Amino acid sequence: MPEVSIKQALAGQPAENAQVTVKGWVRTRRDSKGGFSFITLNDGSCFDSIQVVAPGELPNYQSEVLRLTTGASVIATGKLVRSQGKGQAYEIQADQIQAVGFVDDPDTYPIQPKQHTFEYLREVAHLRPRTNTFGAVTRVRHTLSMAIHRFFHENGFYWIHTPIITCSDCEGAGAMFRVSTLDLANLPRTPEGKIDWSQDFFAREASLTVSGQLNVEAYCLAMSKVYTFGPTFRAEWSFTPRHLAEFWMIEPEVAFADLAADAALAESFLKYIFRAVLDERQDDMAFFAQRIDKDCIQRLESFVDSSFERMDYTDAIAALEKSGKNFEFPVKWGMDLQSEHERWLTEEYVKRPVVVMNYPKEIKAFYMRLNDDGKTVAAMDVLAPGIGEIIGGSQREDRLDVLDQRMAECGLNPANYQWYRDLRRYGSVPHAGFGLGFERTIMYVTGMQNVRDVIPFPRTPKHAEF
RNA sequence: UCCGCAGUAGCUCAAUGGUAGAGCAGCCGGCUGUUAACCGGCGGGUUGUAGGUUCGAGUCCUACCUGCGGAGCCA
Repeated sequence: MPEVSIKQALAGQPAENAQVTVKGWVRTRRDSKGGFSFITLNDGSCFDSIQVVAPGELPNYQSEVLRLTTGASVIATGKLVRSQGKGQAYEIQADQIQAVGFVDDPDTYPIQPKQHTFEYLREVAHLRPRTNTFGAVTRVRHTLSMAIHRFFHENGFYWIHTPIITCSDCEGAGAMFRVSTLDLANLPRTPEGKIDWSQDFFAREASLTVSGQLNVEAYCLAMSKVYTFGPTFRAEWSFTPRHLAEFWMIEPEVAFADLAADAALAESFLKYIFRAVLDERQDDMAFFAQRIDKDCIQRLESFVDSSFERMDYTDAIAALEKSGKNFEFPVKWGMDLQSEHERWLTEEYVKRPVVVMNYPKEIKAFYMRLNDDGKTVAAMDVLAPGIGEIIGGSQREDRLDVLDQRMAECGLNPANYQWYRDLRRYGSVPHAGFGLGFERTIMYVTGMQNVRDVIPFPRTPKHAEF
């Protein structure tokens, strides 16, 4: 007898009137005094649950079926039939219900068939995937992941597994988590009284990565088109709906590419993965549109149908100055664009995604290629309506002398970047790439308002309970 | 780290300084196919913690804890 997912059963597979077995968790049980019960089962395979009709003649009807509560696990076998009721096309007329796991103390089972606050559900992060919202987020997250890998694979990119543990403070970006096996209660000291890292596991200070970019550049300058997609760690002391201490980042890098090619890649990439969600997760997106953010589907559709505007930073500043808007942060050439400025540019000025390019070098990282004007670097931000910055990228500085000069300006010691400098000594080429925060992308797609609700087990300051 | 808002039943929320309540969930009963069903009943509380003001504090004051939002920082 075929064992099917609830997704298959709801689609009438393998066939109407076929004998099938489904396995899942009870969402609700409704009893009819016609002497039978309706059990709604969900197994995560799709948004919808299937209705199992349990007749009172089942041998374990009184002893087990009537004791099933929300959250119990069940294996149900029976005939897949067209439903007499209105809520679903197919249901299962059960001739066998196996109660696999009951809920211990149903009175306090944390997930009830009702609306819970997201704040509460974070406290039961191990059970929240049993809710509609987190099931839908989980499937969308998976679909985006697969689409990302598929896009790069189909376009000749190699997935590079850059290291999680690093010894280089790559961009000087953000506070880092130390990786050490030293005995904290008895730290080895140098004669000067400083901690003697030479006795640590890696014989030097080591940390969790804040970006795979520098490592992936090395593979770019051999494999031509590469990307990383993995976890990243920032020990920043920040409490906001957009920050995590552990998050996932996508960073492609392309050899023989300039900033314009980088922007073109970002555009086709974003459109591809959003198209995939629209095509493959219609059930979940309909839920998000209904319950979370009514505009989320339309936002994606208009995104994939728009051509991105390209705009120089200098022109963006000029437009902002002429906007007549009274911004909280006054606009001036040389400043970094604040969130309010980004939103105005993309939502009101051009009304579609916009790539802002060539920022002042003072507000950007040392590895970005210095433009001929000597004042700006070949950096870009992709701004999208409804969110602001979604991608940041740049053409990298491929000239060793200019790189050294920029590192000096940024107060970095070239001795710490020997292998990175080597890439400019041995067959250097123009290359470019960008970074995309995966969780923020999921927020944009689903309309979810808090980054802690789009990753299974969020890590934030003082929080790593699960 | 700074600023603001909040904390009452398992969950979502009420309660003018004057007897702590409702809905949902749970349990019991009713209802001939229900759709987060419906109807009736029952149990459920150290009002975040510690002090203070007051005849009297869930309510006012102080400190702390926790959560959320904003700023900074960023993805």
